[in-house]
Amino acid sequence: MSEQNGPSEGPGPGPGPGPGWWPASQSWKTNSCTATSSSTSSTVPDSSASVSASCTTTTSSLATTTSATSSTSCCSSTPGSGPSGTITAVRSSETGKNVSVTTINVLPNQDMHDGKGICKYLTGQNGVTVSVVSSCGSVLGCGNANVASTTGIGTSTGTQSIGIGVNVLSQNTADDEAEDSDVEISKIDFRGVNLRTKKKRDVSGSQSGEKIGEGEVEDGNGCYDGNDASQQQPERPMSWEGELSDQEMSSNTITNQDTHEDTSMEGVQVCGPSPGPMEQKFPIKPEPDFQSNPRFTFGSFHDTGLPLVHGQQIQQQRNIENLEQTQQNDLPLLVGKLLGGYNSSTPNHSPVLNPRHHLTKHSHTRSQVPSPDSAIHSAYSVFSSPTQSPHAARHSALGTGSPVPSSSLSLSRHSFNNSTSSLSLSLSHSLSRNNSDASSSCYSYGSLSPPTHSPVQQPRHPQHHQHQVPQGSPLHLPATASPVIAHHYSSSAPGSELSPEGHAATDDQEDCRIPSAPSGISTRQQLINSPCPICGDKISGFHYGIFSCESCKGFFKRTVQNRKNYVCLRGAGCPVTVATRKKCPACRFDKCLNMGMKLEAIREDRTRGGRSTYQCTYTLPASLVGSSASNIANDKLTTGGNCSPAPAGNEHHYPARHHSNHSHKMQVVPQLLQDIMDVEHLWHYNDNDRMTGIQNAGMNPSRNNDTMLLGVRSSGGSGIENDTDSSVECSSNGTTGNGNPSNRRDDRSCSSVSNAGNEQCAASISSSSQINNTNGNPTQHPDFLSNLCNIADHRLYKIVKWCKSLPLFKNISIDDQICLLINSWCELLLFSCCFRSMSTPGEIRVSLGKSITLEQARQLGLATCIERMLAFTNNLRRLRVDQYEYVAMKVIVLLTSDTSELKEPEKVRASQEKALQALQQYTIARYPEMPAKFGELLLRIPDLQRTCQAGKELLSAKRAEGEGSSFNLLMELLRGDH
DNA sequence: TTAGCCTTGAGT
DNA sequence: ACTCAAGGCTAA
Repeated sequence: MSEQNGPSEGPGPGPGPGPGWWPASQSWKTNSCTATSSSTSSTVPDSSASVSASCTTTTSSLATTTSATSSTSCCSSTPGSGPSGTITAVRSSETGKNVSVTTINVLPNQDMHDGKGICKYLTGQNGVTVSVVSSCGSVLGCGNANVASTTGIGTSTGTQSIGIGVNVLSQNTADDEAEDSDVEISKIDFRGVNLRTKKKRDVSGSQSGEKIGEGEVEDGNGCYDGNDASQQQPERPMSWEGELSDQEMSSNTITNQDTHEDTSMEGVQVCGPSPGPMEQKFPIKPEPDFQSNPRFTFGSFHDTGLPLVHGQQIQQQRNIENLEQTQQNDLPLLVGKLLGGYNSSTPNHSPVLNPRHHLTKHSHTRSQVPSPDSAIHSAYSVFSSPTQSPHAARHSALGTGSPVPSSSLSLSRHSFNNSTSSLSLSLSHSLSRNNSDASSSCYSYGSLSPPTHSPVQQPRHPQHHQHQVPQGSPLHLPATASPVIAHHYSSSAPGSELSPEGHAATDDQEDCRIPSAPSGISTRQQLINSPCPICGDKISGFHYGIFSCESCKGFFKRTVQNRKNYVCLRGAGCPVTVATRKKCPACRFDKCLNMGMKLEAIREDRTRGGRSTYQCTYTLPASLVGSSASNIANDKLTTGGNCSPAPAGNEHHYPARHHSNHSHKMQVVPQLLQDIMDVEHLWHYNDNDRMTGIQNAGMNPSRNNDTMLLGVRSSGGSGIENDTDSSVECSSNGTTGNGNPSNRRDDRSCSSVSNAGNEQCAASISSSSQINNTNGNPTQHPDFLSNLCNIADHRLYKIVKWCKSLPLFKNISIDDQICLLINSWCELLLFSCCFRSMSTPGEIRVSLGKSITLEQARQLGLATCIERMLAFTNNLRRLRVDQYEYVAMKVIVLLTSDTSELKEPEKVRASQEKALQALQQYTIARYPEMPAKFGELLLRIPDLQRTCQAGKELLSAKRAEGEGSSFNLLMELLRGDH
């Protein structure tokens, strides 16, 4: 069925508030992306760039699409080139039809204005113009995007669709244009695609609206709804669990090389339709589909018949040429897009909206839609401008008028695709909307009990809540009662893993399925027969991630939907039982969360029916599988049990999310710092990122040495960030339990494509390096560029995601966010790299367990950079920088406001000051024996900047010298998290 | 506001 | 057709 929803219908609440609708410690009332429309045409100078969305008709047309792509070269503009040097629709030599570089495949019969696609023409702060074609529709739902009318350029329906993309152009633009573009950037809202058809609803009903802001005082039990006070007190950390849906992401991405219809990949999704009054007023959570799926596909320019994924058939020489072109700093653009996309607070004036349901029901069916592997597509070129110092970079954007900010990570996939090279790259990263990027929804309850025990739902913080649990409840076994496994249970289809009949999980689910229940009684039945883990009442079913009673289900729903922010004036710890559950909603809600209820399970758009689409991966380190319940409890503490598992092996670095007044640690860790920590996982690759990528790349995770590049040896140590463990991943790639086998296949295919940018990058880069040894310049390897792209793409996306969730960052305007990120990305990456190298003196841990010593660096000509990094790392080690300090420093670095282009420098400065205060407070409290630690930490920042400068210079030099291998290594550094 | 029941709709 | 987990409704 096709969606009849027009723009007015709103994608539902779609406009999710920002990066997380559960605004991390900011405000419950996040801005929602509003407005839909505004024709971009007004903002698109024809002379500057053109964005054309070509629409193909469904799948079959894709073939033609591909052919068309080969012929086109676009984005010929070079830095400094004027507006004229922009992309415009070009003609396919083969078809004679207009082919636009920036195109997106959308399905026919849909106009851009219906919210299914949009073209954006953006001008970055650096005068860089980005033309973005966005289509929320993606493969499934987009219709014919009549972009031409929108952009005033390009082609319209007659154009052959050539993948998607965003043209990233560097060019000088007039200030006014830049402003307009900036506005446009701010309007961009990357909206995911709704998995379910959302019927037109009038959400503006009185229900939520009236409740919002009531600020009612609860009963006299000491709890009150802090709704109004939500802005006065830290909010619950935003849950990123709904961030990216692999399914949705992948649904919009290439599913299969063979299924070319999927190659369309939707472009940047511009802010969805204007949310209904309710949504705007009470944005609940950014639509997981949407917010998590900023499906920006940049410049995915398919070459003829080239597989989108690997691009092995790319003309190597062209790649090199393109590489040069790519050095233009497109980062600002991409970042802007990313940021803008996340920022739902920015009004969306896009004429085109992305109703959530656009992708829902479609002829392409579910096999494409719910692919668990969200893919992100973005364009990038991974080059920094080496020649510029960090400081210079910080001011280069607008100040110099240079079209190319030299210090930015230039990410323009299109850059690789543009011109004649037609590098066909599929940017598909598997980015789950979950924190963990996992692909499956999993039950977070803990486990299996011996026959004599009921399954247990382990509280995340047993120490805090055990007393609340009805004693003797089978749900709360003694810690030693039985081996407990945190199960991954697909919420989408719980029964598939934990079927009522106790069916065994599929092979794919082998690791995460729940062991068989005692014969005769299905595990599910056992669970249902157990008391609600929250209040002890009768369980009515699986609600929001756990088995709970109807009342707790309703309570959780109300609390979330109405954005209640209860506060327990008794200091928390109130018992929550059937008799007392009404007494303290704060503690009840807290317990709901602790027991595993998931915020993202609450549908932003309140769509009814259907299967749950939220995903949650509760990942346990393999070491804990089969361990005792106490271990599980510990693990729950570390992972938070909230689908935001700490990076493998980082349990001790990522403390569980602390609810206020729960932990003694909170006395030491300022709330702000904790909030920052709570989103730190977004910075990292998770197991899903790693494993899927490795798998798809045909790599053996244990064979890091095989993938090590440039002789960089595998450290294998337990690093701070890049430790890999054999976490139990349930339903990786979304193969768990939901969907039929065929769907799974699609999902896998999709993920296979999507993950091409992860570990595969390393592998391919490594292979590139090997090629370098034999054939010369590795950059000529077909996979080289694409891998670099993937690396940078993924890395950048992670960073942006992280940034957007930072409590302090969210208050900053989009423009300034972009600016700050542009100015600090290098520092952030290097800092991350150095921090994780603290445990390996004399070595810099690059990625995937690979490390490089100074001696190796010398041989590679990277001594300068590595030496500085080692020195910086030594200082970190000497200062015993811990995780909190590390995350705080990153934020401080990010918020460095000494840049002239900030529009609201005071706000930035104020934010940084808060971070500084938090850090100071923490260091003083935590390390009283080191009174000068705070100052010393700050003194390291200049070192970091100098190191970055060295790195950039080196990068530039290596690139100029064509030393691909060295360049590879640097790219690995960029990659950061492995 | 709670909580039980109903409706919805994707997945099986 | 059925399951079941969403949201909605409404009496208490």
